[in-house]
Amino acid sequence: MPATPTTKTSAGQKKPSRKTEILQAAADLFAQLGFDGSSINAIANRAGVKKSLIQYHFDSKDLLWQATVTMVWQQRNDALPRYLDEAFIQRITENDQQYMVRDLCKRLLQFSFDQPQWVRLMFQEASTPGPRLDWMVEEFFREDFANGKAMIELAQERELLPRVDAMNLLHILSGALIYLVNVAPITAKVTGEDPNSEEYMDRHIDTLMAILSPQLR
Amino acid sequence: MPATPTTKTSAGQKKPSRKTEILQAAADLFAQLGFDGSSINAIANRAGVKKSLIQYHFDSKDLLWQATVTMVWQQRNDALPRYLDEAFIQRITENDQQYMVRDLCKRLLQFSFDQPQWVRLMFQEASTPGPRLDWMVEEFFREDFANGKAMIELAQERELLPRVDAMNLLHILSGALIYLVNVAPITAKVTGEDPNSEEYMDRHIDTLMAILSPQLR
DNA sequence: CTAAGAACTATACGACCGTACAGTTTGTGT
DNA sequence: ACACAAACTGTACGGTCGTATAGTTCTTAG
Repeated sequence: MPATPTTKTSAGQKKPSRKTEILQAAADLFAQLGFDGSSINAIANRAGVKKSLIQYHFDSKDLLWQATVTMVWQQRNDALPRYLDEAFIQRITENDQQYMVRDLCKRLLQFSFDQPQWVRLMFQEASTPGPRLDWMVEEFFREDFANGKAMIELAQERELLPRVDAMNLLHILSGALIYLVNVAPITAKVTGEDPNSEEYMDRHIDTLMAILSPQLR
Repeated sequence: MPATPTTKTSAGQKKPSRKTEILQAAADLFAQLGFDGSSINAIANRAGVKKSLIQYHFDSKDLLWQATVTMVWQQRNDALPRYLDEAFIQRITENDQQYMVRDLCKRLLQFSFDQPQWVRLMFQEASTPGPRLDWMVEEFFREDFANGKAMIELAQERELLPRVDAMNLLHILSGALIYLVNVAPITAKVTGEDPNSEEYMDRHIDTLMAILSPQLR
């Protein structure tokens, strides 16, 4: 099997293979409408493909969903370090701790808004117990929780975050950031503002920092 | 039409009417599996009722969903003051601001866990743009946002919360509390702990307070 | 007791769901 | 040019979805 699922026409990898196009369409729909709300036919239409082809590539809807989640999580894991590494470069040159944490939080928030598929896809299933959640937990969440906790503890050792229970703090920060993405459609409708704007995000982070910051001095 | 949808056998309101039993079953399923994941048949089975009866009482699945959401939101609006009033009584007798805010947060968290249906039902649709979300926004969220913001601002006037943007703070606090309920199934699986336990909630609140508190002194 | 309306049920229908499977096209190595 | 496999399509099937509608049982007022 080819490692790069793209048509290798000419030199550069030009357009993605039909298989990845299906996965992308599936990610869009699963993230927006959930597993039950997304029919194979709808996914096929969005990908410009017959639904038989989806079955050919992925055998069943469950396996398509697993492949989709795997891809989105992989994209997320690929992208996340880029966001954090940039913050880490800042961290070396500038030495203002206050600014560092703010930058980190903003990058995480920016990341959440840049990868809404990940946030939505996860939360579509996260709050619904069942075999799909079980699969995600064993496949991704368990490791991710450990990584997140380790990151918090590292920040705590460097006096960047208050020394409270790392897991609870992880949930509070995750909640404060991800919740914003999750209710963004509502906020947009109610307030008329677009939460996915540079200005709104800056204000949100400023507020979060105003809460976090006194602890650090 | 009767105001109290219960069979008025004898004096006290004994068992609920079939209509409310259907609504309760619908709330359970909609909250757990979402709109698309819950079939009328499944709801009927859970309520011990034929699906024709659901159609008789509610005409269509959409109207059943609206009636369900209305009921759950009403239950929530009925219950919420009880939680907050108790905190308000505490607020008068004891005068330690630190404790007051902690108590308030804990009551809100306890409330979220006591009424998981509300949290889940809202978030099943909250992140999915569409006619159902539009309906909820106009029917409930717009007013609720205003109330929440007013509550934050009141607390700010009393120096109970830091004076930052009220709407952002509302989102951060809501996120920190509701997120915990939303990912509780995951947390339970990953850590082996039950987030819906007195001990876990206390730790979570302690962490939140440790972040919020320095601001108040 | 009885008529009338409310509450509840049985049955059917078209649409769409996910899946199975045979058939066709396209690409590739020789 | 040929063979063969991979990629892709057409079609059909059983099942469940939400809904429509006629029929039955229960409640209750007169």
